[in-house]
Amino acid sequence: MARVGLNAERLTRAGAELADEVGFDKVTVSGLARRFGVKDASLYSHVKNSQDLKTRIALLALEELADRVATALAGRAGKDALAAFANAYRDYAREHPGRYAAAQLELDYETAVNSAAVRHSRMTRAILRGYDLAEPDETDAVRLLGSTFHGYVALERAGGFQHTPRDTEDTWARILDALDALLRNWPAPRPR
Amino acid sequence: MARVGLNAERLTRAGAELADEVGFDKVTVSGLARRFGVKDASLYSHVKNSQDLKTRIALLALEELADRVATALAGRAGKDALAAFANAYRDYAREHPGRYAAAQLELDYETAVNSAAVRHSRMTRAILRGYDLAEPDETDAVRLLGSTFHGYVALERAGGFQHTPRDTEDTWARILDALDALLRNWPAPRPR
DNA sequence: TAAATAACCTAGGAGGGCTAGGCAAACGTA
DNA sequence: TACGTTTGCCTAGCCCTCCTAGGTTATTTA
Repeated sequence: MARVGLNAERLTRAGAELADEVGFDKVTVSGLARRFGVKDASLYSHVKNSQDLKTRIALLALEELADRVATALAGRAGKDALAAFANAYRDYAREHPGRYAAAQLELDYETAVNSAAVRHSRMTRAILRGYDLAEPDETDAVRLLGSTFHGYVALERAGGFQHTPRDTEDTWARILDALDALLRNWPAPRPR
Repeated sequence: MARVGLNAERLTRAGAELADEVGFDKVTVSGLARRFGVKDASLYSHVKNSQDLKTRIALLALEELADRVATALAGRAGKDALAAFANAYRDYAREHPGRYAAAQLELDYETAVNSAAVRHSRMTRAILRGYDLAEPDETDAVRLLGSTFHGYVALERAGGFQHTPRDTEDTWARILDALDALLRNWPAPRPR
């Protein structure tokens, strides 16, 4: 029987493509096997199970996204860095919706710590170099940025902004302006 | 045969409970049938299919959440309203993780327009009464708040903040301060 | 070139989604 | 109160996905 030459990496890549086409939650072992013209049982020599496959796709997505962000961020600071980061993030989510969904998969601690997720938080923190914030404000700001970017992308993709005519591109630009302004004037604790 | 007295509403409620216990994505028609001591085929007289069941749970969650927010918002304005809204939202997500996940289900346009989702956007807009923002800034601010709240809850639940010791409760409070400050000093377009 | 390894296979069980058609409980009505 | 109608839940059965056990054959290596 002609051997296709499967291995965990090829399966992961193909799984990621499949995710972008049909949605991450609809990625299935049998679907992937079908794509390679192979019986589904054959995949189990390369991936432990369905969960394992999905985790691998998630890790791939995290790596890719981190690479993009790193490139976008290189040599930038302040608002430039903020916008570069945010746009890299959002563009990736739009180009690769399935992979982006995969990147949101809950990983167990061990896996997460050894993933590109740590690069992500380091890079988010790097943005803030330009706006001198002392701890714990920096951590709070990191969390705010992460939340807002992720939330925006999620809501935009889910069509949550569709009932208002305002162009989401314009909103995005203004939100970046607003976040920049906020980081430059981060309020002191307990303002009132 | 003893009749259990199933109907779409009871199924939806039980489905919501099930979602909170095992996760929204693990809600299954057969699991729900098991919970009622009934064969799974029996449920199909009350709900069209698995997708329909999930949509009903989503709509229920949206209603409940909207009710909570409405109550929390009553009689408040400015930062009080902002905090009340945000906390109602976050508390619901923590108490009912499955329902909250359900509320994020992508609904088709028709369904969404007739759901409590419209109350949600109206209420978000209501918060902003206290901070006079003219359009399109108001829409942008609505989107920012929605994104940030949703993103924060999602990341917190996914454990995305765990690798930093900072208490997420404190961060949350400071983010509300920050958003309040931002809304009171919304930057003019194209600041630089 | 024979042995070892690895790639892919068949067979089959468990469980979820869903349809068709049956029977009996509950209800409406005479 | 008996009689037909409705409808709630059933059995049977099909398809799909996940996954395991164990077999066969291509490829590598000694």
